[in-house]
Amino acid sequence: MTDIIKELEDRGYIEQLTHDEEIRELFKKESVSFYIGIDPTANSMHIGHFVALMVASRLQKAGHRPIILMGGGTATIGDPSGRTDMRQMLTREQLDSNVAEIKKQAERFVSFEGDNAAIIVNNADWLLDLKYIDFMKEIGSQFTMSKMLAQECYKNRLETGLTFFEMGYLLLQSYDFLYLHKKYNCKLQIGGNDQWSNIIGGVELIRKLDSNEAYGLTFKLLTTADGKKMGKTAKGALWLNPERTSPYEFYQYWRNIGDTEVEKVLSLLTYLPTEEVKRLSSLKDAEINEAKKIAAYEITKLIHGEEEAKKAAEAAEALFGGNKNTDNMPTTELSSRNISILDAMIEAKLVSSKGQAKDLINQGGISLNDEKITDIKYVLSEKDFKEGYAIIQKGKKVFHKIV
RNA sequence: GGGCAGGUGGUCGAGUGGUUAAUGGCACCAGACUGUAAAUCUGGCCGCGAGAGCGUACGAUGGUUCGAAUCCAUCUCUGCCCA
Repeated sequence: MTDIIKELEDRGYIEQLTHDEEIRELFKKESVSFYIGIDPTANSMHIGHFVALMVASRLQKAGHRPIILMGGGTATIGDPSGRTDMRQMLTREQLDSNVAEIKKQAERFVSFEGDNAAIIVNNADWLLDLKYIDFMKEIGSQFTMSKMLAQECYKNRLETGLTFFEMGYLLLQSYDFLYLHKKYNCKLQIGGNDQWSNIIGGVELIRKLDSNEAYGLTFKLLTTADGKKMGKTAKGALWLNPERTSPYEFYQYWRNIGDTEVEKVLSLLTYLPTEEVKRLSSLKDAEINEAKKIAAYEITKLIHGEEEAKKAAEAAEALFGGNKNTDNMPTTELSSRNISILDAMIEAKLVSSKGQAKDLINQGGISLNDEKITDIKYVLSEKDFKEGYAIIQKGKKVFHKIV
């Protein structure tokens, strides 16, 4: 089998391995079942999950079997890692519906066909029926407080308040791994680097109770050059669900990344060959825009499919390249063509309040059909819809068609 | 159970009776410069209103006061210490 771990490493995915050599050997000699956990805390994944799916996808293509674990049970607790506050708890109903949505998205990345078909499991299926006393006896006895408290994520939380309830998260996640290990012979858990301590917990638990074939792998989190999380927008996270973040907006996000992010984004979020990634990211000055276009197209294609990616690319080309093709522009049908520009902007969801819309106009940030709007009381009329539509431009990059 | 310290806008964090819709950082949005980049500079960043202004907001509810995020009471939540 191919040395997939080496490939992942070359590609820049890997942050840490629990057992460097053993893992490399294992993946060379057999088809390995591995799992990745996803918390269904929203009805869509965001780009934070993207890298995880890419890793899972690559491992599967190399012949290994992905187990996608939906944290329907653990999400009721909330992972304390990397958080300063306790997560808001969700109801069972919300969680169930989120799980269903997220499943659909995961299906774009991993295949459910063939010898190493991926499987999806929900830890609610086994966690919810646990008996407390039995669990504490069997699992709880394997963990020492001193070790848990020494972990960075708990240390921080210790100062702001950490409940026993939340500490249980580590035990549950470790138990998940043990469960999957026994039931599906799952040997590796992968996760973002913030999951390191949770992953080690599971690895050690299995090694104590069952066998020595348990490993962990963490991948890099998507951050900008200055260490901030990528994927923040005015509307919050960059979602994979097209209703939350349209393919066009999604494309634009990647089209607009900083030069320093190009290489990371290309190598982590696309399947382009490594040489191509190198070539593209070494482009200088204005030429690097080509690399960004490719990155945006490829990434959008992965999430939203080729057709949507093409549309987004064409829409961008039309707007920024001079030709005024508006076919693929995000479009809103207004309640009336005789409303104020302010209301139109709100209906098109370009702004969240009239005050914001006014500020933008006052700052010269809004154009209608290429003409800068200067009057905040401007009212739309038929003459603005000469070709059957009008185009509102917010800033330099945001275009919206209204009909 | 007792004592102490806290709960401020998306976030972090100032503010201890009026000049506080509340300093500042971060995030985000826009303008200038550019390459739909970065850095930098400028403006914006609760809602409504063209504006003056109005409404709502500093854990919750009452109260004191001409006036409260700021004082008092009760409740609630969090942290620390003692039991």
